[in-house]
Amino acid sequence: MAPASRLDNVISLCKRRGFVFPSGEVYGGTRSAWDYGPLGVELKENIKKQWWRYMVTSRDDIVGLDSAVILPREVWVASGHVGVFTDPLIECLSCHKRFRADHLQEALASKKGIADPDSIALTEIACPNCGTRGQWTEPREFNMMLKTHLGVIEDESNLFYLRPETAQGIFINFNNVVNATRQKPPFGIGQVGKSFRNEITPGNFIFRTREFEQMEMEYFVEPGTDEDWHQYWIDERTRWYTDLGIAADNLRHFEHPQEKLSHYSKRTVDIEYRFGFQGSEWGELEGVANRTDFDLKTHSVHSGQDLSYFDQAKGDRWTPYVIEPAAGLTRSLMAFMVESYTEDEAPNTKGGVDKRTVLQLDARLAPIKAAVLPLSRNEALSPKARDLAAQLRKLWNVDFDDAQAIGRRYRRQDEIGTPYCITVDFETLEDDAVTIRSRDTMEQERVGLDKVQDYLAVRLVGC
RNA sequence: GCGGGUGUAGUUCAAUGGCAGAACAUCAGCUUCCCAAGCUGAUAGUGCGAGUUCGAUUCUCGUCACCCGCUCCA
Repeated sequence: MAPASRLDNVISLCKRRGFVFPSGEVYGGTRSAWDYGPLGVELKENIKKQWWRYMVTSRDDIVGLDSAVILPREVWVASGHVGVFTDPLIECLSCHKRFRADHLQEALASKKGIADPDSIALTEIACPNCGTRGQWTEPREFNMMLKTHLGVIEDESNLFYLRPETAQGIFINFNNVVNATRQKPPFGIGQVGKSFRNEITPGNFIFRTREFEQMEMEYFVEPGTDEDWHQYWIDERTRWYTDLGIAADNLRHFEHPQEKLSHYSKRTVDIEYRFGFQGSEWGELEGVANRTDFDLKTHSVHSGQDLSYFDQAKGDRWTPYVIEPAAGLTRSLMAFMVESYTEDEAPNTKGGVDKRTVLQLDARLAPIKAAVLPLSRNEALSPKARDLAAQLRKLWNVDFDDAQAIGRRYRRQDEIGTPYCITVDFETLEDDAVTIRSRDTMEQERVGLDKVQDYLAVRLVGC
């Protein structure tokens, strides 16, 4: 058996310590859906918070939004998702390759000089891959978008889609935000929320799932300045990851080839992380796309509402170009887990060495900021430690643990990335001071009980 | 969706057509316990459903899930 990879260890840790659970596990699981446990939800919220701070509240040119998951169906017609995401696909019974039926019909029709491609029967078509003729499955509609019905009666008229991206909610609110906030291009609108796609191949743990969470920002700029702004956001977004602890070596940029660009994009650059998947070890964290004026223009046409901008200075009306950094929240959670997972050797009291698993998460991301650990479960120590934990808990997520040996409790906290452990010991009863130990440096400091909050406050800035 | 592989305790692994074990973890207790210490005890499992069989965790089929490879795709 191959040794467990780093990724396997992370996945195991996620389950064991309550970061991520398979969804619906008691019923056998739901394909490609995952639940975030007590620690996972904290980590996820912290990532969101850091994104929101970096992208929205720390800037005067970006505002936030939270639009509905279910939008008018016309939104997806206008955006192109209904057309692009719905394809009749057939599969060769011999080699199992899959093709667009309409593409093969058109190809054969033009070759034979037949005007109507629809008149070509599938039995006439040979597989472009293996040459087998006429052996196809029935054409099947593949739709990337999840459907639902609003109202209690299911019929075509109340068919709605769950959004496959959060971006469209931003575009259709362009006028609302401009009017409400008096923002002028260049400016942006950020949004964090769930999106849904019927991915054909979900997998790689939480990397590709059908329900996922995105952090997207649409930055509206004057045409002609779009290329510079595009580069600006590629750099900014890369900096966000490295600032939160992702090694630059584990990030790379992937330039989408022209012929593979999405229907709305002029140029797209992915920020990829070295997840260490078997097969291809890199995976996309975030795409930074130049969406041009495609979205605002198409919604203008379809809705009849003018979504352009009147430039007072120039006395001119134009439709802004859009630069979109679209990040996968759950993907970045996985990246932060993989990146921060370390194992090292630590001497133990028996004179040997133990494996020490440490999640070296940035303190801003750590689910638990500090743990209060009475040296032993004791009538004098435990209440004192509980009081301290209660006091600190008003400011941060703080754990309290008095079960079993103190060394084991340190290790438990290391494994979930808690930056500070505070030990209440028997001397505390004499000197009203505690020992604070840092996860990263392993240094210990004696701090007065009344100074603990200040001690942590300067070290947990931004948490 | 196709092909291959895998499903045993929270985790990592054993074993078996006839009472399913271990380690670690978890919980309780003892120990003035500062880096997974020691001792005592406890909880906990054959993914699910059929079939064959006196008896199935083991064999067969189906199903679900995960992994790998295709395919597909923000």
